[in-house]
Amino acid sequence: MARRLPLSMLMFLAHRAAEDRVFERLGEAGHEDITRAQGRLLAGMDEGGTRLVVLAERARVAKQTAVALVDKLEEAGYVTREPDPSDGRARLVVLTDRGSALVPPARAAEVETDEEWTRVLGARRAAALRRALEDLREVVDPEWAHEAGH
Amino acid sequence: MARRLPLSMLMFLAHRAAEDRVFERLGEAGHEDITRAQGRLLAGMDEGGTRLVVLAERARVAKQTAVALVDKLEEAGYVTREPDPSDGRARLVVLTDRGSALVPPARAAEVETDEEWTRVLGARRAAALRRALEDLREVVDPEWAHEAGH
DNA sequence: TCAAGTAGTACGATCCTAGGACTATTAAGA
DNA sequence: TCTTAATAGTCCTAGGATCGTACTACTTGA
Repeated sequence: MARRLPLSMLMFLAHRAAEDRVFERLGEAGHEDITRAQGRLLAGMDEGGTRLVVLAERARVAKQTAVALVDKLEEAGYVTREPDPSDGRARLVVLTDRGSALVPPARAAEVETDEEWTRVLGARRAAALRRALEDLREVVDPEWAHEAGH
Repeated sequence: MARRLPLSMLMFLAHRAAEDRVFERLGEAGHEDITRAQGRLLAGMDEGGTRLVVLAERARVAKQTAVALVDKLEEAGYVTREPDPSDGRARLVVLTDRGSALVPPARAAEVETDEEWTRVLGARRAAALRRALEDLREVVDPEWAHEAGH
């Protein structure tokens, strides 16, 4: 008989599986070179470009880590760094065409996972799951209020 | 207005927060030296010792990674490797006394998180959340059936 | 007995991560 | 205005994490 795993461990398993699917679809689309850490950083990008510090915050890594990851992504041709017209200190990390090509397979994987989970739980419980997780966000990600939700 | 984050991202945030608390409590208990990766490996340990391959599976890392992590943990005095009486090839990774001292603070953090989340959701929705996550485990962690639930 | 599979290890390459220190720019206050 | 504090980004450095490939020792099953 299985021991009760903590909720957070169950969430880890689910998150990991969802992420696996994203990278599987990216691989099938010919983007084998993207790593997990790079992907997590990219997941925080807005249309029109995002500052490095913001990417770092969203991915929960230090600035220096974000620098290293953006360096790799830039080398690989997925993003470029452009000046931020509104602030001379800042630069915007922007998706290139090659980078934009990542979005459809990633989104497709997300949709797949969403559908799979809804199939398992049914629409009603899936909706309740989302509400619960969004409510938990209040205690789990207290800074989110400022964000326009990336 | 915030964009709808994928369920898996919400789970990532919650899991990350729960893990943060575990390492915070471990730090307060004088175990600043344990890293995330080491902690995740330890989380997969059974009473009485666990084989390396099993730890690797549970933490979702390659065998070689698990070797490296156990090496560090052994150096730091948290675990030892002992021969497995039932199989001459295998060795059991076992918690030392120092290693066993990690369990109470880690469990305490888990309980804290559980209580916090139950406070936010209420008992009924928290129970529903658990049931949903356990049901998802079927598709998200298909191998779990064999396991006696670590 | 012997072939196939399994547990663990070693080597090596690459990536990830962050502390500390620095420059350039902006913002806020006297 | 001038000055000070805060912020965005970068570099250097060092340690940890991750896994491909290849290997030995042991077990299992035909």
